[in-house]
Amino acid sequence: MSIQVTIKDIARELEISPSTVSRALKDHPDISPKTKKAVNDLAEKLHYQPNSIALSLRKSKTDTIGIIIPEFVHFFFSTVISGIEDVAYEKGYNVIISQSNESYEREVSDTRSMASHRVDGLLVSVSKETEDISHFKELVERGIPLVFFDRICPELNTNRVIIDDFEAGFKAVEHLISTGKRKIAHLYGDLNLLICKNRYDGYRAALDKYGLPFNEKFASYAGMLELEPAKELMHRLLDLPEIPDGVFAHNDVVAYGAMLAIKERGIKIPDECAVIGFSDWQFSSFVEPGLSTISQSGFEMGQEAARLFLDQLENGGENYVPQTKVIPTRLVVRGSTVKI
Amino acid sequence: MSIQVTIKDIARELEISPSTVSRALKDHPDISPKTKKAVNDLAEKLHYQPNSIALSLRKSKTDTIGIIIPEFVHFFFSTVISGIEDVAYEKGYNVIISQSNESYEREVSDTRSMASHRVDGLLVSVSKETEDISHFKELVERGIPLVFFDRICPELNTNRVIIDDFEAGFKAVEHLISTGKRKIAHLYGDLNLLICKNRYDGYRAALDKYGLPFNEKFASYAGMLELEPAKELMHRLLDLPEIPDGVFAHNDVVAYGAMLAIKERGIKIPDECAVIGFSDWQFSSFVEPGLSTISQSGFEMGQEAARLFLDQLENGGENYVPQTKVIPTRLVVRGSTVKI
DNA sequence: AACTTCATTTCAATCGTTTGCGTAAACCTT
DNA sequence: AAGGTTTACGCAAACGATTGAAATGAAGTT
Repeated sequence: MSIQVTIKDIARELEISPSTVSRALKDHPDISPKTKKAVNDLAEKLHYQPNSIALSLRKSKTDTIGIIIPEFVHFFFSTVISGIEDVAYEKGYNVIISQSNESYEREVSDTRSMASHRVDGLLVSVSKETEDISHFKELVERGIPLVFFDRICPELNTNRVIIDDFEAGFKAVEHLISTGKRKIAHLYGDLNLLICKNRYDGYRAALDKYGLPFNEKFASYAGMLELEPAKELMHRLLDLPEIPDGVFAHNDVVAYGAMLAIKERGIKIPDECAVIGFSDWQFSSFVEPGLSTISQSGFEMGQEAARLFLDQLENGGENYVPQTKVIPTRLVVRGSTVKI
Repeated sequence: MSIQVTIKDIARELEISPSTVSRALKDHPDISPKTKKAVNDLAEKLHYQPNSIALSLRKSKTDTIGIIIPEFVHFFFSTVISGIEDVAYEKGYNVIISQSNESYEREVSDTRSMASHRVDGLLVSVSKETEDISHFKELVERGIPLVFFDRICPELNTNRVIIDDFEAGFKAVEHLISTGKRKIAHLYGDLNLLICKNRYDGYRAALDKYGLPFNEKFASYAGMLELEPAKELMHRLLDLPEIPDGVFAHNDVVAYGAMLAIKERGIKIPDECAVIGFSDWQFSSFVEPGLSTISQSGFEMGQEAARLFLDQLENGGENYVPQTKVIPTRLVVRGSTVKI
């Protein structure tokens, strides 16, 4: 029971040279049919499997894609990974995944670790803390393909896959307005994340377009994925002399936190106060009333990111022009904004 | 801007041999302090990073753990991965993840791919289709560390991390009985998965212990993670002349499907029919009424699996004795079984 | 002056695979 | 029969790092 059959083992057994075995296995024309058969038969018999480490060393290519996401426990990112895997797997690529846990330090060390493990490139969604981007710049300068998805680095001219957060935020607020709401609050996330900033700007733009005043007490930072703080925050908004009749939350968890507070006050959803979230988490159709939201396909985003990556890997060079793909979003209307 | 600084580059620059550089970098006593300083300074300046591919080839060790799970989009498995990462990362290990998508074929090809990529070992939760386990047996025979978590292969004597599904199932049903329920249905998953079988057996055992008859119409296959089929199935149970007053579902998604059907019939939860699920998904505290369930810590399971793996890697040998760790579960009582 | 001893460094093989180049033997040519 | 092709294979270097053994040279000993 050999631990690991190599080309040399086959060569020794057949009393030929390793080079011949190598060529035989790849059906090289220089090798006689007889030898080829002998080699292939023995390889099969011994369950020969090429050592991909040796191959990687030889070819300076690992056929591995590194992925860095903020968190696994995040419905959206889970689906993105599935999308990446879907494309990568088919093309014979493996995938290494790390989560930064929204920590800048961890993101830097993950990036370096992956680079030193010689991934062929990285697919990244940056952490909420990230401001200094020299760890990514380094990769770009070294010519390592880098694709950002969802949470991008606008400073870096790389391939990107995003959604139009501005338009989506606009759409969400416009929907609230279309149901007659006039005092719309926005619970936003970390504004140094472009996605949050853009949703915020979309909110402001929608108010502007429909001539609604911007009330700064109605726009508050609600954290990223925490339920309780969002609920507390909503309670404080409901303590105001004039309370909102609509809430646009930057994600569904925060939206649900807001819903809880509203319900605890006995305020009717959607009549007295409507709520819309973002991302269409799995639970959003489960809660009551169903949470209206903006749906974004993580699977598609992952697929597209992987495709851009492979494109760069194949065609990348001096004058490669990175692209930015925009995945369409869709307004999903449920009971939290419209009575059913 | 060299694409990649190697030991040879440093050697050439300093006009010394690569071996000296290698030893200098590892603080080998043979090397003079002067040379060491020169080497380390230059290495720092050039951002030298050892090529881990070359190291892997030399040492036949990749410092990489392969993980195969059924699905990413699964709250429990997401948390398991976080747990594995937590331990692995700290010990300098990388992690490669694949999802089998519950497909046997995919599982086999993932396993082989990881083996040929020379992971140091595998952490696996088997797919629901898996019956033939020769792909795992092969690994064991080759001496490659293999740890199963949650969904194990009972035929293989490997390290394992599980929960006591029998006891948990028993506990869930006992809880229903303790609230006065007497006609308890069970919506189970694929019974060739040991976890599902054990939960089923726990259900039967609890009925037995409390002298309740087993009604085979009340025990039905409900699929794995599909909401609609579960709802449909529950509707059929509610069409029976005598309907259940309690439902134990093998996971929370199925439980919620059942809840939907019950609500659609206008049957009161929990008074007329109580529901309990399994796993404590994130949404389970969001739905109304809150879903009672069995909570299992995926994070702990992942940590434990990674620890067992590392233990085997360090101490594994001829007479290594694999262990089976059991992660405790907890009954979480919410509104779906007890009026609040 | 010849011999040890020691510190420091280089040589060469190794991990498994690929590949440009060289070459022996066999097979045509005319 | 001498030269030219073709066929089928082996040699050796390479990818980057490590490591046992050999080499170098200076200092110390007798």
